Amino acid sequence: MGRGKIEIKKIENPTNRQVTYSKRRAGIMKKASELTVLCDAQLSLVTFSSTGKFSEYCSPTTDTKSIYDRYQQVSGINLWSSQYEKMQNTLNHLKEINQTLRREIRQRMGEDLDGLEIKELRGLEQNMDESLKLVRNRKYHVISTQTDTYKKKLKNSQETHRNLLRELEAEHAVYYVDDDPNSYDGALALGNGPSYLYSFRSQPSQPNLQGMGYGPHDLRLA
Amino acid sequence: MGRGKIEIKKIENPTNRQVTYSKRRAGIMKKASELTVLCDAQLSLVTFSSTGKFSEYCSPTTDTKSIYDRYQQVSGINLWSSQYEKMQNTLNHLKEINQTLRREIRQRMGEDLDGLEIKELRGLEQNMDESLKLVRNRKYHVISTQTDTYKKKLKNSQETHRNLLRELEAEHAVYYVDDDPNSYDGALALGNGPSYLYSFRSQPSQPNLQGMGYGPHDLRLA
DNA sequence: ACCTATTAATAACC
DNA sequence: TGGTTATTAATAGGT
Repeated sequence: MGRGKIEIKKIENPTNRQVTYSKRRAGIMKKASELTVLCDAQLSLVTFSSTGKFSEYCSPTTDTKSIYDRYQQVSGINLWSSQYEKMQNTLNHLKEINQTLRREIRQRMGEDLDGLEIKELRGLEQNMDESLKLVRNRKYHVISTQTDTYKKKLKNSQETHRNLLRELEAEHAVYYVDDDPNSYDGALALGNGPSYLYSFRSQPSQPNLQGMGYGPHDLRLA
Repeated sequence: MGRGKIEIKKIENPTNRQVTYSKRRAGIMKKASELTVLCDAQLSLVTFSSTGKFSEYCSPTTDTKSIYDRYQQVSGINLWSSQYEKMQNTLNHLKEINQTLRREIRQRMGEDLDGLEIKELRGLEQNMDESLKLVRNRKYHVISTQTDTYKKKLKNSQETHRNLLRELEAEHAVYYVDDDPNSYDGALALGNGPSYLYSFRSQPSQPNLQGMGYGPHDLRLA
């Protein structure tokens, strides 16, 4: 259709090719639009010219993304399979690691030991034994550090108090004394003696481990 | 173009609509194909009829996926953003969980304890203490079970041996005796006494924990 | 699915 | 690009 018949093969003249591309592209878009209206169809048309210029048509009732979601479902072709599969693999890998980590924790809590050989059990036991020592040491360290801090605070407070009293006494010559440590903040009561270390061991032997973060987790995904 | 002009609006007669859809769809596909050839363009055309029938055209040099990859780059529209983001979130969630699990394991190995309060440390210590007992008990149980099995095996072997000797003696009246237990399989040597339980405790105090599976893991992703 | 009168698209040109 | 027009291509309606 035109001033002459043309052969359907690549137009070598670039200008001509560009002109034809524009006109025919418009033609297709129009046809596409007519098809959606006449026949209530949905379609998506994406074009790239030889120079890389991009244009698209999409039926009014949807968008390109929806068409392609549908395309995937119907055709079975996964348009982003490579990305998707990569992610899926990563996900599965992570899940596996998760399982492994969770199992190790359970075993470190004395559960799920049925599958272990003696060698493994012995390794676990010794590791836990040594680890427990580390945790104990850390606990003692924290306690003594904290106690030292409290002692210093107490000393400071007493010092401050004494100074205040002295000032008061000097300024007003009033005979008022309060040197009872119990009148200070409750936290300072810890500084009463060296036996504080053992006071922690007299706790109930089954503390609320859940709340403390050392019980079974529910971190797995739905 | 046809026996009469038609208005561009939905064809209400379903049969007619279907016929027109088929014909015009073929027309568009042809036009699309011509465009790709004449102008060296790349295009993807996906159509769904009102009845849901799906068809596609794609320029020969590529495939629909490539067109859409390009479409995304050029248009900036992420066609699968919703799915992708959902997966990305799941992935990040899993990574976080793994971090948490890994941290718990490290703490159960006596590392990474600096961030813990006394309360938490005490909880961890007590939990580990109890867990260690569970692991020990399990170990003893496995050892004694295994030893019982060995003992039974030994007993059985000796019985079998005796029977064989007796038969041999009876049949050939030969005076040949071998009752030294050391001539049996080395594994049976475990059945020699009740002190076997402690033989395991005299192992080197730093076993190859890595190889046993209770050392620091490198399970994190790249 | 085929036919064909008629309309629509468009090649060549400006 | 946008417009004009001779010519070809698409197709509506009928079979």
